[in-house]
Amino acid sequence: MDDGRATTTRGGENLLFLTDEQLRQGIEAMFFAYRGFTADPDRILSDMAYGRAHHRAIHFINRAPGTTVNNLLNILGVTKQSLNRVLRTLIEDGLVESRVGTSDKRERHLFLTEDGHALETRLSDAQRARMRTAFRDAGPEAVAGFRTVLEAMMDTEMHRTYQRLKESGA
Amino acid sequence: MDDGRATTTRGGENLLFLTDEQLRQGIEAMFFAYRGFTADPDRILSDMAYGRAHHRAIHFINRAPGTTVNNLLNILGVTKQSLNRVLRTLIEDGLVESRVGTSDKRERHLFLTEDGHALETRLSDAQRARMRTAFRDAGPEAVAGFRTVLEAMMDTEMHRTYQRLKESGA
DNA sequence: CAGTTTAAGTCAGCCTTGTTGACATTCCAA
DNA sequence: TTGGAATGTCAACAAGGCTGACTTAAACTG
Repeated sequence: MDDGRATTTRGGENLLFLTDEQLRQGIEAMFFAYRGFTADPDRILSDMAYGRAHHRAIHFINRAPGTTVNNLLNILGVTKQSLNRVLRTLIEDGLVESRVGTSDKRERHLFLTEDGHALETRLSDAQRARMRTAFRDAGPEAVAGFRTVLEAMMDTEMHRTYQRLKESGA
Repeated sequence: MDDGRATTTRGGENLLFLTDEQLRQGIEAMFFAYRGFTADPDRILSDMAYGRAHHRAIHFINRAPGTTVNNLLNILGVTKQSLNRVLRTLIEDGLVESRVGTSDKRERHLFLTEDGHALETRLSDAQRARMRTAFRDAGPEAVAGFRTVLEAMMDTEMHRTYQRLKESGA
């Protein structure tokens, strides 16, 4: 019953990892890690007239080619006015192509152009490189735990979206 | 040697968790989880004239009372001008107190007032509640993995800052 | 078929939060 | 004691969120 550590519940389950101090460390870890997570693409984008919003749009258009504007809106969780500003510059600059829907002509389907793919690759190579190093240093079990906690942290709506994307790419 | 799964290295170490698809899922998990991570405090703050930047300042002033503006700057990773705007409103509104340094009068030492503490508690209760649920659902081993990966994802400079805070609060 | 709803886009204006540049004050070392 | 470095403040600007009002075109529905 007693595992030799300081605190156990009646059921023998150790809840030391749920102290306020542990939770605060988790919160701060998220804060600092997210900075690292976005640092590399941010650096690349700061040279151009683009920002993180453009990166997100490019990422998910690449992930789900032919997605509609409305669908992208839901994934990104911003207003259409906000997305539209970003999308307009990407289309003007020839990184994204917008095709009128065939079955429903109100819809626009979004695709990366060749240039768009080139930038996507550049950005995601940088971001994946960091993620790969972190994953390798941490090992497969830590990675599994990482993903378990992140999924539990999402809003249910976001979690559904995440799962849908995951299944589409697996 | 062959464990029945698709890919192993010569050393028998399975690197399936490092495929581009796995990395991309990790990237998307970070994106969606961070939204959940900030959602609750954001909701509370949207009713006031404050934003996420105020939350961050309040969090770290609470964490390291008496910290100087310069120190806070390094933790938050923004320019002093940007932080100053946030700090000024917090001071005007009586949530933060700024005391001129005794040994070095150029420095300002920052403290939360009673009202500041009240807001800090409200914000961090909300954020911790989500983190606690996520941690409990995932279990202690997943939490350990979560933190291992996040630490590996930080820039070395950020990692040092994170460790310093962690030790000061343990 | 008329009227309503839906998808997308636009314009205007606001807010938060980042940025740079210029500047005042204070400290310290040559 | 004076010049440079450090600290903090003020002003102005840009990115990227937001709301609200509106248009156009297409699809749906009674």
